[in-house]
Amino acid sequence: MSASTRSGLQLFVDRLHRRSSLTGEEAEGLLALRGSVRIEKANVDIVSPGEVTDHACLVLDGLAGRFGVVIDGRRQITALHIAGDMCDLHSLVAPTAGWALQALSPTAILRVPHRQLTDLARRFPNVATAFWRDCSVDASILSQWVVNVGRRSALSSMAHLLCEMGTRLENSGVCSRTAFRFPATQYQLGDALGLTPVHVNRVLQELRSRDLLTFHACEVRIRDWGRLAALGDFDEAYLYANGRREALPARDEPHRVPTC
Amino acid sequence: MSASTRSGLQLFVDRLHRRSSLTGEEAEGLLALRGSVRIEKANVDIVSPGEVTDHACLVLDGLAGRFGVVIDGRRQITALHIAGDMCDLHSLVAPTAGWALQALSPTAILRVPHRQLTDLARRFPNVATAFWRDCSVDASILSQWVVNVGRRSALSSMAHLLCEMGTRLENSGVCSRTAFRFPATQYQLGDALGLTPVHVNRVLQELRSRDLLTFHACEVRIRDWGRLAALGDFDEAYLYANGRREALPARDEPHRVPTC
DNA sequence: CGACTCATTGAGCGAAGTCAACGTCCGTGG
DNA sequence: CCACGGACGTTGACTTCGCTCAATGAGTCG
Repeated sequence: MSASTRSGLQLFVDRLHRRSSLTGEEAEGLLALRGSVRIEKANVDIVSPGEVTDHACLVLDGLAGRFGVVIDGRRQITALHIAGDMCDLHSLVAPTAGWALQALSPTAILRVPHRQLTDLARRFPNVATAFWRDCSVDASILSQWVVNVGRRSALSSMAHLLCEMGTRLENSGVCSRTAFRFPATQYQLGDALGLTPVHVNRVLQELRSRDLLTFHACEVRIRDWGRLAALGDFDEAYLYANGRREALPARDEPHRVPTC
Repeated sequence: MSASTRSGLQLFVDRLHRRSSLTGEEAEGLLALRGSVRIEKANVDIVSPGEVTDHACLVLDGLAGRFGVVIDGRRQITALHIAGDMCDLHSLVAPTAGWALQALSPTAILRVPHRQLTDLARRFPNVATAFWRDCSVDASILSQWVVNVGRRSALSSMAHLLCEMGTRLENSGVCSRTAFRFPATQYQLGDALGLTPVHVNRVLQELRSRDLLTFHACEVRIRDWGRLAALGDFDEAYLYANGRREALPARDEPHRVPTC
């Protein structure tokens, strides 16, 4: 097993562990997952819309995105995935992709056969719940994405996006939220926010001129986190599923009766 | 048990059954769910952001929506739920709500204690998978919502929304996709699409003047489905999770080896 | 060096927002 | 029975944010 596979799986386990308690045995089972690694080029489908997959894609290094397409050729990114994210964990229960998965820059992807994941989920129901919860967090991020695109100004939604990515990267432990590598072009940022690349450029200039951040050669440096977060109306709560919780509580566990 | 509870649960089971095979015993278990029914007023929180719930909300009749809020008070609807939808099934694994749940018009809600659902999910792993898959479909709808809000013109996204709601209502078997009740105000439609109510009004007029539909007193009548779907770039595939599938395939089931 | 991709800048335009007024429907209460 | 109030729908005038089109830098790779 390559070093990058090991560290990628470790990031994935950490990600799950942040939200769900896992036993040592369960964590070991996850770390023992095997698949093939591929370096994916930017802007080429890793998974195409309508494709039925028999594996899930774990990002080892780089940046991947899910793309929705509109008939006239315009694209909308609906999710960005960083190292340690299993992009399409939901493909375990819904293997037909409804969108395209692409790398935004050269990205290492580990393809994990569904078979291994379902085996694990069957052996450890707790892991199945952790998977489901992980999908819930992705859905929660997606919800915020709708708000971002629908109701915030270009300036505010760019601020929000950068705060989100910084926070997610810091949480996964690979860098600081105020200084991170974000290998996306202005064109791709436009696809994420529903803006044209030209306007993305102007928005970034405005953020720079307000001394909020620098963004050059894919390196983001946030100079004033507080003001940027305020501008983006950023509240990181949605990135968590209220901490560690036993998944499906044991039947004999105390459990409050609903008040209604 | 009231008649509306019975028919609401039946709709929910049908919804699950459309995507996941359920045995008779499993379906019976679902139909035996019990909770309290409440008629919720429009525009009042049923679930508030940050609230930790111990029950899930099944829509029996009416229309409910999930609302994200921006600091300046503007709102964005991220999901609409019709009769038979368990709005917050994901609260089973992530009980802290990140958004508000509200009725758009007076709506009957059945509050089902998590306890009953988790018991069922533990007893029948197949049901747990059906739940997870149901959440995946919701996420898929959410993805399209991002595309709709981010990349389509107001006219096109309104067309898309109406096609989606028509199709979902028809699928649940309560009416035709070209003639259905849709109890939302123009203000709420604006919240769903990221538009102002004034512009919603103009968009609806444009759709009417093109002879595509009528929309009066909450009754939608689509006069030319083909042209409306084309205008909205609507492809219903995303509303399904590729039909009926065994959830976590049995360990000894044939399963293709990944090609990579 | 040339080809290519990405970032930047400018000028003009248009879709959607803002503000404000008025119409319509409906329930309520004098 | 009608007057009143409130919520929702409609319309017009004006503004603005972000798009379009087009050209020019800047950086990189073969």
